[in-house]
Amino acid sequence: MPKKSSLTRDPSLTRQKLIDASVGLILRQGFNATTIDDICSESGLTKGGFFHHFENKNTLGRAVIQWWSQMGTDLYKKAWQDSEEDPLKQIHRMFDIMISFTERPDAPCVCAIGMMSQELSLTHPDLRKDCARELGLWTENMARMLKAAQKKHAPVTSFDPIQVAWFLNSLWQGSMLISKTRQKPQMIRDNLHLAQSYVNALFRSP
Amino acid sequence: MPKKSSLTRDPSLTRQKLIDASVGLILRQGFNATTIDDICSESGLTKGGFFHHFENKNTLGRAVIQWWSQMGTDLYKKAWQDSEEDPLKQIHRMFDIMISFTERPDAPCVCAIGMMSQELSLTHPDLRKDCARELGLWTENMARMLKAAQKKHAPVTSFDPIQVAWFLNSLWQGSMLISKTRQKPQMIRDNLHLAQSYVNALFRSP
Amino acid sequence: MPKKSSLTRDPSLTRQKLIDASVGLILRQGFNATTIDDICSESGLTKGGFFHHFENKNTLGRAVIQWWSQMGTDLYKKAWQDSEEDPLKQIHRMFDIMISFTERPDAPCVCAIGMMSQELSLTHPDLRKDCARELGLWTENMARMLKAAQKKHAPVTSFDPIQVAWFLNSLWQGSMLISKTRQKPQMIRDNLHLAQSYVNALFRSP
Amino acid sequence: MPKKSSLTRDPSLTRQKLIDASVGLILRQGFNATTIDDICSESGLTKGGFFHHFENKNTLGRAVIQWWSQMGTDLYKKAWQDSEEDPLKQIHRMFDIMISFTERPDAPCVCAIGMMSQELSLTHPDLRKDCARELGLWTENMARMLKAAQKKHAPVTSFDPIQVAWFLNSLWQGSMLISKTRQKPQMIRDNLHLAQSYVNALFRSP
DNA sequence: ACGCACGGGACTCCCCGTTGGT
DNA sequence: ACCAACGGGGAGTCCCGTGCGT
Repeated sequence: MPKKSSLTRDPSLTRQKLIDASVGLILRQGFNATTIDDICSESGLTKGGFFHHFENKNTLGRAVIQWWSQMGTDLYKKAWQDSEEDPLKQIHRMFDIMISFTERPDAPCVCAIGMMSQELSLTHPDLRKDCARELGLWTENMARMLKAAQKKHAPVTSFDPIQVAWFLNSLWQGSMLISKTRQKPQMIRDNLHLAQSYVNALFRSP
Repeated sequence: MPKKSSLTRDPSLTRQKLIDASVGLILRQGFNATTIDDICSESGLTKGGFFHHFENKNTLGRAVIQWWSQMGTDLYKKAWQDSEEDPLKQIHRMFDIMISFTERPDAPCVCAIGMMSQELSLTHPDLRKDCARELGLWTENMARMLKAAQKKHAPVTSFDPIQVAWFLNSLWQGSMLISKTRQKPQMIRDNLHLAQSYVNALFRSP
Repeated sequence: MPKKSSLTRDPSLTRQKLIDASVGLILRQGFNATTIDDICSESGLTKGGFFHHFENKNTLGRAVIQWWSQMGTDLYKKAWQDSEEDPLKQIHRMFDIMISFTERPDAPCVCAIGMMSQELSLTHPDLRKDCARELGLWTENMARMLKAAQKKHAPVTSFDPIQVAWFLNSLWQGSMLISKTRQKPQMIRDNLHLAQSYVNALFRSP
Repeated sequence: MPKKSSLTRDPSLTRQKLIDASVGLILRQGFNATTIDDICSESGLTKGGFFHHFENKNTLGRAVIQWWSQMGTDLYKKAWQDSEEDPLKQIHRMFDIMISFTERPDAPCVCAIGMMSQELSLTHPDLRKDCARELGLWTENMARMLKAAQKKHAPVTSFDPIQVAWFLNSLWQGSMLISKTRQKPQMIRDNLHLAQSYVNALFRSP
């Protein structure tokens, strides 16, 4: 049990407060429009404190990407943690998790990495690479399950699991993007259901 | 016949120069990161000129959305202008056009409306509405063709043309988004081909 | 007669106000310690205005060097403007002018270029070059007079006019430097008188 | 005998490390441009450590002046340590030492006290006084030798040893100052040689 | 229709110094 | 004796927008 000092000074907690505040602001208004002042006043720190924890805004951006990806993976992990389960079922668990994101009240279904990829890919090489890596991770996990499902179910339709994984990832990101303009997340759910049928169709004998 | 002054001052042309410059910059670095100074120096004007044509940056944003959508529609229109053609073929023409966007050298396959939707939807209601309208237009066109194809081909698989159109639009936007992090547009093409198969499958008897 | 608009907007005058304020501040506290806010509040402008006239602080520094050198040359010019005069007499006029600098009340005898050379030579190559050029100008003028005096008076003591000019320039700069620590300019005057004797000795037959 | 802890913690050594780092940085970029962070990272300490040894930046400045002067005196002392020697010879030893400063590779011929006098005299009374004292020390030493030489050689030319000492000190400081803008120290050597001739001339019968 | 000068207000980043702990 | 976390307050730069002038 880590001994916490009575002091309100817990560096890793402070750092996390900064990241949390940043994530919230970035999701809403984007990375560029989010100022360090915003972040500080949101997290009750001062700029002096901010720059103790992060060398610059870019570094914060990388930490945000890192953290968002970690958080996502932790949530998605529930889909495949039962390694005995039918991989096709695991995939559907993934969809269920994604659908659940659309059902949280007071939390719009948006993606920090999607936002930062849009804004920063062509101007911030390091952030672009980080986004690419984390998007690739999602894809790899999905591809792994698809491949396992192929092995188990031997579908007649042949497909490349990686391509299909990118297809699903793109759909997911695009759904969240477009949905931001429409305020109601119903379309995302519709898309995910169509995607489920699509995946089912891959494994259904004609 | 409008009398041209001896000067090369053509207001609507100047306005267009501003929009062109803005589009280029927004595609690359986003709306928020694009400053009016950037736009002016890119288009060889001064801020005085800018503010003559646009009330503020927001107004410019709306003009950019408008213009980008118009330009897109003009390009996509070729897909359905031959109203006699099989609507399924028209849909495939749409895909061909989209694929051609990925093949232009020196012009990354990105969407200004996708960018602005991401950045501005939750903070700029007017721009959000504009984006929603223009994204809706694409969807409507696609849905119209899908419905016509349904009528013509009477597929066994039943589907809602509007839902499928949103599905395709989301995939398209998401593909461009993710592809920005990967620098090679191959993934977009793969996705579009999978989408073509998907649409074909909708109309193929099982 | 240049028509002045009734407006208080005279760009070149504003620019000069900025330079004047900068010079005053730099003389007192140095370039590094002089903030743009200082300059603005001293000259009644805002930072927005400042950056309209100068790209950055460095550019201002260059303008200050330029202006200081010009002002100096204008003052020293009186020493040699009568081209008929004995060059040795011209040199003594130079000394008189320098001595007069030590006698101005409320204006300490200091040199902006000396200050900036000290502070910036090893870190700001462009400013270093500018300082070098302007210091060289003073030296050239002095060397020119020395050479002319050599020609006219044919002294037995041989010397290199350029070396002696640098010697005098160094003495002058060093006098002002050290004198800053002593608050009374008497030492500068003593040094200048010694320098006059030194020059005289160069031309006196042994 | 002070007991050394097993740690390599030697307070007075640490203090010296801070001074050394400060001197190096001040010589290069001046006192104002040298930040405490610079000094800490240069000397491998943290700010906590810095403020343990120095109350504030001003206090450090005083220590730097003190240390620089001490170091200088130690070097110059060799000129006059043989008290039996002809004082004129001692003076020439001084010049030799100064010339040797111009010949060290990788160490530009610059003076920390000259730098700090320029930057701080008019704004930091305590530092100004310290600089004045240390500059006075050099002058006193030089004046002492000049006076002794007067006594010994009884020159026809009468002069005030203190005035001449200030003259030489000013020349020395000014040479280093101007030379910073020219990157090659040749001019300093030329000036010192001229100064040697000047001193010789004082003692030579006409 | 467009340019120039400028205001006012951020924005990123830095800098000196303090406080509590080891 | 030394360090890490943080506060408070700029510094330099930029940015949107205005208003006058042509």
